[in-house]
Amino acid sequence: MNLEHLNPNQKLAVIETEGPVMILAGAGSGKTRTLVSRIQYLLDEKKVSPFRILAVTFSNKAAREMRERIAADNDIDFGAIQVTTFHSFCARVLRNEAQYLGLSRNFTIYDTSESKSIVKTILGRRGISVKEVHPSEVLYYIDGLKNLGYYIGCTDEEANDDIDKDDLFFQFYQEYEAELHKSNAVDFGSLITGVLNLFEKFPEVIERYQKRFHYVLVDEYQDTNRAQFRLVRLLSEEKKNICVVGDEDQSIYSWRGADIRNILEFEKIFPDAKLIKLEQNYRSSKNIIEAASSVIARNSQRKGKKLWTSNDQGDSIKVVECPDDKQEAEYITKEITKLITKNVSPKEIAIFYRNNAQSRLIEDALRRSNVAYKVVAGIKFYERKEVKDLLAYIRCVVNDKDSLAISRIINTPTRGIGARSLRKIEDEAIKMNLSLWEIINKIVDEPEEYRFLKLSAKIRSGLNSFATMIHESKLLAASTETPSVVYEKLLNESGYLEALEVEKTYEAQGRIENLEELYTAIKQYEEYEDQPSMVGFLETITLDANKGDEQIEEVSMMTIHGSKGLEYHYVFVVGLEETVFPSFQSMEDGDDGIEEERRLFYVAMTRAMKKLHLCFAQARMLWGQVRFNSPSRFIDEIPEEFYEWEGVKKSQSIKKNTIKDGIDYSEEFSQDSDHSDFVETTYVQSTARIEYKFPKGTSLMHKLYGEGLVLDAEGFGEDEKVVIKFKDGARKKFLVKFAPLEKC
DNA sequence: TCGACGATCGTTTTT
DNA sequence: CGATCGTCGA
Repeated sequence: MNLEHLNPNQKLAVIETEGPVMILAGAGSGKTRTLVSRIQYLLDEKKVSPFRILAVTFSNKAAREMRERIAADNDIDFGAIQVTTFHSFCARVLRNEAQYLGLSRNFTIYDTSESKSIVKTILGRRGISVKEVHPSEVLYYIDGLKNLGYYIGCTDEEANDDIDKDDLFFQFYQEYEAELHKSNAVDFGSLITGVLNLFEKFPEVIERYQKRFHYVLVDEYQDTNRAQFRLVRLLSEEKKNICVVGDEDQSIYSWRGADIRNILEFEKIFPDAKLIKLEQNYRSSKNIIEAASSVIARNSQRKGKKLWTSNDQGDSIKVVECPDDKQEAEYITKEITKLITKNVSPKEIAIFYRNNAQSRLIEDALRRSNVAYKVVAGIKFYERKEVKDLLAYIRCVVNDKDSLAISRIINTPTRGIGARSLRKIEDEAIKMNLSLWEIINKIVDEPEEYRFLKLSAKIRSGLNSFATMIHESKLLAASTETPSVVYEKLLNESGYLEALEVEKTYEAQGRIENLEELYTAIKQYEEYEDQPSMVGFLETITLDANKGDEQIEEVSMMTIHGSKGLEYHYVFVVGLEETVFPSFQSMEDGDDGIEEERRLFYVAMTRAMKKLHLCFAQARMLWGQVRFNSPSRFIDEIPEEFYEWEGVKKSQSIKKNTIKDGIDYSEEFSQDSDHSDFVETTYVQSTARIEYKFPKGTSLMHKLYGEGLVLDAEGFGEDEKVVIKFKDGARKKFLVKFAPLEKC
């Protein structure tokens, strides 16, 4: 096998296959290439069977990329190699060994919102209002326990030491686990702890897995939590061939339980571990690498790497000062348009922001200028109400113990079974120690036995048709029918589609389209998967909700967290202001919080290959108010020789919008900026009355929706928007510029 | 039981 | 500002 394309350290990282190895791979240091070569080396030179290799990563993106690269570089059959995420790997193990933990293999995986519902139920049952105890607080606590690797009956000392079992929250945790178990369900955290439980309590199980996997490889090691650490340590205990790859400077998930100790103490736990550093960067210009290195050097929690590159010096970084958030969006749009006219492919351009909400304004600006873009992992398709509803139907069919799913859709569309009746039925289920599904069937089968519940005839017939439909779908699913066939049946016979069609509103139409898209997604899954199943489909979407097409010529927009592992020629980072980035919350966390934000900034910078733009706004609309924040401290941390400053001047047309309620903010503008010389302080109080094309109260005609009344008007010129109430009661907001409107 | 409306929240990042 | 929650009235 030819290793000539690798540098000396990369080569070392490939051929040191035996014993514990930790590879510290800096940003852009050819990590994936090295890992793929290492696997290839194991197969070709060491004659290891693909069946014996396990490679786990943190994110689906990383797993997918590695799989693709391995497949591209080799002609051997790689089907047997397990390259997956921790969560997918654990889901697979749990399904295979479900009976050990009293689960059945068709268990449901609950996402965060479903976990939250369970917490709400538990709190509600105890009569605690969400105002006294926030469900998310409880969830955070529960997640914390699981990140530590705690499970019911866990005897691990470290995990137990950190837990106060007299805490009220610990009781919530226990009830929560009981509820999950009753529903034959697991959440993200217990995918990991479930497998830990399995491995630690059943020696015959862990032995099987230890015997199978001779080589264990962990990517994105800096993102692993304690539970995951224990998991890989157990797996590799027999052969001791564990190789972890990570970069402590890119550790940005501590809030999710990522534990820096996993890196810092690796050599303590594996005393004979070899340490290999990959420090040559192949991705970015010297300017970018040196600037990023000086920023990250300020962190104290590091092992210490010196990233360097032999690439060209490249363009200066550009720091851009904008008067406000709208003009920041305009600036970016203008620059991107320029790039595209210079024949730069939109695929090579990316916009990063600290939090998802920031994408909105930029999207508006890009759309206005007809720049094609995609928001990566933005408002998630699978989180839309109608999609979740249909998925709940599928979950009922797959796992009838999933009471959460049943209660979600038992009255959607309305079957006359309101909250009160549902409560009655649920209480009866608890009393009889039956699942919701079982009690529903009993009521349907022996209605006279349950007369005391005083359910109306309407409700009983509703229950009846619901139960029949789920029963039939179960039968259909059990026969050889494909998931999409079952989905179609559910869609039509539940009355869900019909209810939307009857609505005849714009929103309903959108929902129908989303349900059609869900159908397409199932079809695609069936094509892609060898043995498609409903369970498999559900798992794919809860563990990997990302869908995206790499081929399309579009500018990418994403959070910085989402950008990890990616690279673009041109990168725009927006919102570099105190309280936005670093975030307000992290600033309250003290040094640790700021160090993590700094790592995040480092990740953002090192995505850029050719040119990096760092933008900030003097004024920004936050929480419904115009705020004035100073430029991010991270800008100051870049040595001056690596960047040049650009001030964007206020444009007349947009200026008016930043004057709220007739108040002129110009004074604060100049006070707050260290570089106010770029800003013309020409703000004048606007005395002219705003002329709307369609003022409040106008009755008008919309080409598609018919007659309506203007409830509200806002915006100026190009930006004028109206809120219209239509005759059928529907309310809709339009941009006057585009909407087919006529006065009448 | 359900829709409409008002009030009141609270907002980081993701498997 | 926008989304969610809760209360009200029909």
